[in-house]
Amino acid sequence: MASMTERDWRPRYLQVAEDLRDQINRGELPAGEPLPSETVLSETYKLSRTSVRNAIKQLKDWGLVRAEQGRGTYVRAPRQRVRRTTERYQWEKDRVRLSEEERRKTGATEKDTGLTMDGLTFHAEYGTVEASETLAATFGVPVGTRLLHRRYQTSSRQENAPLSLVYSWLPYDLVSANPALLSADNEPWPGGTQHQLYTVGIEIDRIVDELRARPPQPDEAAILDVEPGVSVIVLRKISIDTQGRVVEVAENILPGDRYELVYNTQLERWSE
Amino acid sequence: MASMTERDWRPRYLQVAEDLRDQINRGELPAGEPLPSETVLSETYKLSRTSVRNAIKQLKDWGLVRAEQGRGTYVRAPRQRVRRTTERYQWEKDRVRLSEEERRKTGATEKDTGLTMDGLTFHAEYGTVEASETLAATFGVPVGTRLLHRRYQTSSRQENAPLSLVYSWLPYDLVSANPALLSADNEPWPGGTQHQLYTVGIEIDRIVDELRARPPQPDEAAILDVEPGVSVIVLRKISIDTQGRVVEVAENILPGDRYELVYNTQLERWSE
DNA sequence: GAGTGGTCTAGACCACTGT
DNA sequence: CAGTGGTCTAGACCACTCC
Repeated sequence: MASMTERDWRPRYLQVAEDLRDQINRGELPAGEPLPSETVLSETYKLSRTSVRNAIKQLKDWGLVRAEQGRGTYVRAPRQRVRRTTERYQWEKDRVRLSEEERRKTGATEKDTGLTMDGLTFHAEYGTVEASETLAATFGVPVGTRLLHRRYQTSSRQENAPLSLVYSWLPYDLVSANPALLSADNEPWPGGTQHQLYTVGIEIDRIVDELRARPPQPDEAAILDVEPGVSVIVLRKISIDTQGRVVEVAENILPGDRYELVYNTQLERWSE
Repeated sequence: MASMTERDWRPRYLQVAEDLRDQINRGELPAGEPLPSETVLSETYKLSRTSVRNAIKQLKDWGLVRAEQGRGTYVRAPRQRVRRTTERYQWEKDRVRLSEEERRKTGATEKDTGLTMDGLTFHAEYGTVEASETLAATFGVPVGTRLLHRRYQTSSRQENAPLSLVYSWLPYDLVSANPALLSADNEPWPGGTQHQLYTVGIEIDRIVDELRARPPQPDEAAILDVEPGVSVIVLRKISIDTQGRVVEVAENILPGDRYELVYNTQLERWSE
């Protein structure tokens, strides 16, 4: 605010945006607090409302504030953070051969978040699709092969926005041996996908994670409750069984402002 | 375009943005081609220029177009994609004990991109800093401990935007045993950081990657040449030596529209 | 009903790019 | 030079929230 009067070649709206950004970073505008209204800001900065709105748009793009119709514009509070590690996969595998009672106790999301089963809601949809070109390529099957397609949403009860959005594909002929796997009625399945595959005689040998980041699609932004302008992480998880077959492809859409993924790489020792 | 005349409750600018998005996806507006100018668009859609600009802002946020002052707004061409796998780390370690001549042949970035050394430019800056709270915590040293701080930029010569931006920290006392490690003049160092550490008697045992995604900071957006509104992946790489010490922390800022990270997890077999 | 953010208009001047 | 996108103004009406 202090140096706002000095000459500056940058556009005014950017100066305002950076000024407000600095106020947020310094804690003068604490998380959860509303910004001054647009009319107030246009008076204090002596700018048109359009320019002030332009500045606020910047802050939204930086993921610093969120606007609520008819209420105000608020400094974003850091949301429930989720740390997802690779040990998760081995942990899931270890649980596969436990009793149903033990498997029922906790799921993988609880492990990541530290929340209990009660704090989470779960939604699943099942259907069948024909393999697209990219899916056929990863599965190593002809285009058009029948796949079981599933869609999951896991939410924290405290914040009703989903923690993640998952699309999963499985070769239909592989899983149809167990009819219980073909209906969403049995979700959440104790022990998860690795146990589901175990019931048709499949053991997962390794998992490949492919990671990308991009701005959210409009529909994803709505479902995951992220500002357009906050990133999503796309985690494409490819499960390969002990016979080398690709048995599941899952695409996890994770809000970038709440997920942290951790991967551990063990290197071979020098033998000397 | 066809259904634009029908009644629609969504804002006009969004309808325009989605219409143009669909034209791009259908290939009617091919990559590299300019959009109609803002004045032309405002005439064809019978909207004010402000609203048309609003629509174009959306397309920028979706990462679909880029505006160039005084020239036009162009459909973004897909950029050189980089696939970075974890094998990279073992590959780096295997090279450490080769001869300098062999190490000089290729660097890690060439491995990722498939480009030759000639197609890449490299820039490094060295300095010293005192450990911040978070850095001190990861290194397990007192706040204020002297660290060697380095900043790297690797660019493809074809597209002059950097492929990545790297900040690296090393405990100063650990590397000062070899004075050659304290100056940027010796970069690019054949064999990279793992070999640099080898010269002071350090063997890397494991590497932890922490991944996040977020919108780019204004300065990062300029350096990496990404539209504000295209995501960056933040890869925090923590190297741990055979004695369990954290010997390097590196933060890689990767443009989300060109990087794909791959992690492989091997699971233990069931012994039956 | 008063106040908020969301959309939209019709103008203006500017810096930059091409010729 | 004409044409492009970037900034900015001073208004307007709307949907929404809260009292």
